[in-house]
Amino acid sequence: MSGDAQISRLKPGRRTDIRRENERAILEAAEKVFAEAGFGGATMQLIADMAGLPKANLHYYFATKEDLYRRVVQQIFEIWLDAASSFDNAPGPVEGIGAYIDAKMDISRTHPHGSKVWASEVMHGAPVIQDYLETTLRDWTNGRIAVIQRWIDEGKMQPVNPRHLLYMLWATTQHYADFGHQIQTLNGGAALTEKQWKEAKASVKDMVLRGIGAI
Amino acid sequence: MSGDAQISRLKPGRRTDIRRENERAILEAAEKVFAEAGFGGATMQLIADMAGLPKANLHYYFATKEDLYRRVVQQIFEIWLDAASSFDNAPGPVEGIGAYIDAKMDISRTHPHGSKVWASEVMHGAPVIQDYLETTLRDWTNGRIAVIQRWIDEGKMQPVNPRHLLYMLWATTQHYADFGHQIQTLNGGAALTEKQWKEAKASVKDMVLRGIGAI
DNA sequence: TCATTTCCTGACCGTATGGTCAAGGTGAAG
DNA sequence: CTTCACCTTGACCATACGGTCAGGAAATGA
Repeated sequence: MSGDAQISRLKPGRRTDIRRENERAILEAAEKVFAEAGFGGATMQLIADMAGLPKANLHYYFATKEDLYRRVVQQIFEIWLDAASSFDNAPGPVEGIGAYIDAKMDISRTHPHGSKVWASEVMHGAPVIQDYLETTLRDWTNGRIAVIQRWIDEGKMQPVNPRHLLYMLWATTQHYADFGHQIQTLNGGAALTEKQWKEAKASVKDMVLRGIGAI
Repeated sequence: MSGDAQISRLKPGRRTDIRRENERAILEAAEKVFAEAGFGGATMQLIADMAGLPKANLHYYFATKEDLYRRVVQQIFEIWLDAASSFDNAPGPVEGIGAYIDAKMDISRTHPHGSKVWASEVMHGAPVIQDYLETTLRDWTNGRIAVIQRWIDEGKMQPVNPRHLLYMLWATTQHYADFGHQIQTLNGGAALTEKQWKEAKASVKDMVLRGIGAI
């Protein structure tokens, strides 16, 4: 566990704001702790400390550790679903997949903790979000596969397997969040600079779009 | 935690074999439990049960939980390093990178647990294998980057960024192990068949090799 | 001001976990 | 057979964890 400072908290203000602000601070702290320690390694005490609240106060807002964890996982999933909109209404793979890569790379940079929590959850057999995988994710996947297949039929890209293309997109973009520590170590210990992130995005887009024969 | 049966154990035999066989059974059980529950979620009791030994016996062979965990992580790392030999002595990217993808995809299929443990370790900031990242992995990476750059200079592939190509290779191949549960769910709940694995390998190789302009 | 709801928190509890230990079992060597 | 090093294990311990609770503080509305 890194010794990062605690999550910033705004002044309480009105009654409604107290709840919203505390839940936000707790979720932000929880996302970080769950990402860095895993579900089993995370402790409510650690999350409380990082959120700047007594542990008992966490249980006032979130009944159990599982409840809190579930909320964190749902959060990143919804962010990813939003990013997927860049996929639709695109005339072809260069725009659609290009925008999707951009969006997912941006999320890997801005929400690395959430990505790790999701990865950890799936690696452990998705005990709390299995239903999401079987419903929302499956439907979303089938929808995008249809879009990709249409692009293939229209001759806008090579006839690659759409499903494995999606896996490659997920794997490659999320790798920059999930394995960010490894990437940073191989970068001499320094986090990627703005310029390096641009280079990463450009490299991924270039290789993927050429790989599917879209450029 | 899935309710899988315990790890098989052979008869002890001679004195030397007792140690070897027990350590093997413990490591095999540990790899599975660490992968499915994470370091924090894994318990020595669970590993002991799966290995078919009393918990106290685990501490006879491995002093602490960390010791056991470290051995498991080292194991998968060495397997990956071995697979990297397919990279060398290749005349060009089609053979070298193609063989590397094949090898890593095979490992994702045969050692999914180890891959997950590694991913989990890196995601948590590599607390126990940081030195490997800074020495062995960095050297290995720089070596392969040089090989890729040579291929580029020889006109055998497009001038892509070698580093990001390696990240794409790692991400994509390991995704089939680390996110195997998600892939299985999207496959209707069934594990990939022999035929589907071949399709996966072919798809990955096809997209990557075309993506770097090697085919 | 007063009543009511919401929020806060120190102290506490039962449980589970990593690890220890001492006593006993077992194979190999002479 | 005897010896001895190696292996096995039930019982035990200190700690840490998730969760509870009662009583008090603070905000809201009349």
